[in-house]
Amino acid sequence: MIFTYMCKTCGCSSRSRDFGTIERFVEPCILLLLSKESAHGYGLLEGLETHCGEKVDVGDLYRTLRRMEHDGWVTSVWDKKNVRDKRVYTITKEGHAFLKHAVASLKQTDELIHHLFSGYQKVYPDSNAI
Amino acid sequence: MIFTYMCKTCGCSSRSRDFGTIERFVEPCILLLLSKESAHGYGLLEGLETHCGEKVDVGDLYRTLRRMEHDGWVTSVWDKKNVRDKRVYTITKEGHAFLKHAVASLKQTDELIHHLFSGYQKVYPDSNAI
DNA sequence: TACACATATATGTAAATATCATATAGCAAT
DNA sequence: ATTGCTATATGATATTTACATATATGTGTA
Repeated sequence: MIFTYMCKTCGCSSRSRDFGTIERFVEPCILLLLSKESAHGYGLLEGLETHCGEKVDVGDLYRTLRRMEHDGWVTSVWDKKNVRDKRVYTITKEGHAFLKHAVASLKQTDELIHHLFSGYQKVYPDSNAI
Repeated sequence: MIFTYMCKTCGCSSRSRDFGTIERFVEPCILLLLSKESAHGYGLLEGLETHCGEKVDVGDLYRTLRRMEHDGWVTSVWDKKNVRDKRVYTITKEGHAFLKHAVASLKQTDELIHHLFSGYQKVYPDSNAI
């Protein structure tokens, strides 16, 4: 997410990323999609855009998949039966376990967000932000 | 948040941060606390721990406050009337506006998290993760 | 035919953020 | 004395993200 705020002091826009960005949120999204069916990197793009609320950087996606393979959450094989070669990823037992862990972790995050919301509503009862 | 997963391939634990970490979540928390009353950095620690779900790095807090002052969201003055000197921060008009923006942004994040949850429950209806 | 565009994977580089350690200094309690 | 708390701050490093670029093939179209 891109944040376009220009700072009052010097007019810079160096702080480019928006609030609400969850670090490596794309990873549980990938694991959830692969829980339904194995897929190759490019084929995940559309589903990830839905889950992440915006386009996912393609280069970042491929690097993430390799990292996840290194960590043992997915495995990959080359599929050469198609028009173009595809590296097809499959979720592992460890990947399932990690997805469960990530969901539980996000549950805690969700509670922190809602705690902020309730605090905000107390201070600004007339706000339409939420 | 610290994530202690050891990777299957090489046993490393290089990916240390847990899922669910929201980038710069501490900033709207600071602004909410300053909406109630002006405060100095060290005095914010306790309230921030509640809002962030864990201890906030003190060094990070001071750097964040300076950054927020540079961006015009808070102002600070030295309070020398006490036993120890304190730099007391006050939220600005721009800080109020930014907090509102951050809350609206987190509302979208909240929706993405819940979208993941509902997808997860479809694939794993018997899971106790959520 | 030439060109743009989509599919498919991947790397290079820079910026922003988070983490951990360290520095300074006064005060209180043991 | 020295340990611990209050209070502010910087240095160094690791991690993540964003944007650009590279490569190669297929598909549509002017």
